[in-house]
Amino acid sequence: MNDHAAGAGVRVRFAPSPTGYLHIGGVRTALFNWLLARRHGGAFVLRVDDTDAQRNLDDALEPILEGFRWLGLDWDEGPGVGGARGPYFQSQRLAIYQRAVETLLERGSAYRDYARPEEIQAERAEAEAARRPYHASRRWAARTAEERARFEAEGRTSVVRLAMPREGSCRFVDAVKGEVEVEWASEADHVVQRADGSCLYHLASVVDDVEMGITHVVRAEEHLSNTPRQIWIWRGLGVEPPVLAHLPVVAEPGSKVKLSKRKLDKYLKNPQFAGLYERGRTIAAKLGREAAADTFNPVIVDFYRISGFLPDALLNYLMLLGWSLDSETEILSGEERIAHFSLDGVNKSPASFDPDKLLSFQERYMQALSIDERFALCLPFVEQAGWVTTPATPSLRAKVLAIVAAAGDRIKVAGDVLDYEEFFVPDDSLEYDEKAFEKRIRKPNGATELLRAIRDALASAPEFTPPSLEVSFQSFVAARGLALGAIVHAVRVAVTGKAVGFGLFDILSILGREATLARIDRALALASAG
RNA sequence: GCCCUCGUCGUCUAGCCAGGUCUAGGACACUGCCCUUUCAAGGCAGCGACACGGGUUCGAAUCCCGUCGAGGGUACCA
Repeated sequence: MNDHAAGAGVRVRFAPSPTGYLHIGGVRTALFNWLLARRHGGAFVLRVDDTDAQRNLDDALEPILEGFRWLGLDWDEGPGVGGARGPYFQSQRLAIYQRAVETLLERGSAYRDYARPEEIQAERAEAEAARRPYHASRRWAARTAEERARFEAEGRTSVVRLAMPREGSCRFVDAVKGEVEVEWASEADHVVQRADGSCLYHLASVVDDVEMGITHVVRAEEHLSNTPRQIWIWRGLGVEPPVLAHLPVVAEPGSKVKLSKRKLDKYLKNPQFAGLYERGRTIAAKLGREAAADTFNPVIVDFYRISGFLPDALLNYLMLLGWSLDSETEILSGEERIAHFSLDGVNKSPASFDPDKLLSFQERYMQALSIDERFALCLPFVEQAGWVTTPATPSLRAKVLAIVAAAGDRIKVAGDVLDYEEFFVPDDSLEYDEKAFEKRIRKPNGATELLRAIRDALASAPEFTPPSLEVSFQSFVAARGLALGAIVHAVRVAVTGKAVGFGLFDILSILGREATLARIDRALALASAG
């Protein structure tokens, strides 16, 4: 399948339904579509699948569009931007579907079925009992006006069903799966229009694709089995189907089952997934966001935006979930992703979502940023957490910058900057990690005496810069025949309350002499208090 | 049940179409060591896979058949 030859006429689409959240698997599908459009200079169409009559369409759609904007997946036609093939809301296209239904009926590709639900149910049960596939008996099919009148006189209403062939087979070439062949006889006469006149997904989707001139339908594999009936609709409408590409699903961690936002509890049993989830929850909590469990989790794109992930990292990771360029390329810039993408490279089997691997992409992208860039990403988090004024004053900005610089690789997602709350709390309300305090200050013999001694040394230390502090510490330990480790840990716990963190000299330099001394004093007081 | 699809390290994958260069390569994770003021990061090393069974062939991860396993579909859902 050489889609490179398809040229500039490529038109692809993604049809989100306004549910209020953007699913990670959906993003992967959208990404592949977008990439294909950009690769060929074609158009990426966003079409809103709102046939279910949403009450607050805006509320349900906006988070999804926001997700697309954040990721940089811009659409050429669709909500907000319009386009020549609109409207782009299915709820506004009902008349178009109606015309298509009539065409199908006229051509004999579909028929009116006056069967009552209980009659269908009985037939289906009978077929199942006999272990036969069921596909509508057409006993209540009406092709002529007389038949319709007769059924209607009985008080029956009708739906429109596809008049599927009962012989031969449907063959098509899928750009990912290759040749697929399905016996027509295994296809049921699917309903395309309900008794109330509303149309079903298969019909609406095909009609929209036809009307919007879609050239490549790139969608999840769950639609592969639905393809024959859609091909029947395409042909019934007098057009040949576009290029079809069915992407393997994005699966649960360590499994092949499609990732679903409803199975959070199950995913949390996966340690890696739980770790990612906790990281995000911690950040969201500090930002004061009431993160409801069903909308704030790693299956939903908002999770990453709110936690401070880099869109490029997410995109890069997602692109490699089911696609690869060669045996070793992992990092691809935005331009490279567009330049290299091809349906040829798409895998056939499901790919499970790996939180750790995603995190590793995030780390690599974060490491590639300059300190200033990281600072720009982190500052809004500190502001939103209310730790500094908004906007931050120059001195507070300098402090955040110093923290970001000192933290280095430890800040993996921008929200991780919120791990360093100790730099923003008053000296007298710093909280101590009990275990660390016990281990480093209370328990070791002579620890408090040493701490007192270094406190005095620091009181008269020349200046509070990392290099100078290092000199002070080195001479302090050298004079006592100790290793640096003998004092560093106690001081760290005393001034930050924690056992871990970045370099001690950076910590002290950011805190400054006054806070350092105050905190050591407080720790000493606490230690002697028992 | 029936239909469709898929099956290489725990995970993402390269290799398969055009069989030998594959004692199967890379990445994440994991383990160990080094570095080191803790934690990260980094460096080095290690662990680890062709689902199974037949066949074709001098030779099969690669081609053919079967089995098993997995996923999806089977709605007046999308």
